[in-house]
Amino acid sequence: MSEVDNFRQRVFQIIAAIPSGQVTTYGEVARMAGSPRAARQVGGVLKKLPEGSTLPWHRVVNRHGEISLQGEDFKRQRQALLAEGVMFRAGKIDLLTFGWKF
DNA sequence: TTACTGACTCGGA
DNA sequence: ATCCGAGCCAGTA
Repeated sequence: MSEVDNFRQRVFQIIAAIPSGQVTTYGEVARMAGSPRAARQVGGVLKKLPEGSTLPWHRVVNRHGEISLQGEDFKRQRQALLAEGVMFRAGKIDLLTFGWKF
């Protein structure tokens, strides 16, 4: 398979371009990657990220503006977002920072 | 090769 | 707003 058709490579590239302090959804990343129904696979890709990756995976949340991770991973993602100034209200991301697009 | 998985989403109730 | 069932599809085994 060629580089441009590699879904994982596209996902990396798209997420790497999300500005600090802003977030997007799995579905939006999937759409931008050219596979609108592959939202689950975006999560699947992120789950397999190498330890030392600098990819801002924490800037990707579900369509409700909530963190989909559980337990310690949930805490780490929330902490990373708070550190960037992302605002939460009742466990959901404030509409101001939700909905980033190119 | 086939079978199963699931950091999701949509539509309906 | 919440809950649930069904569909999706790139990885993985």
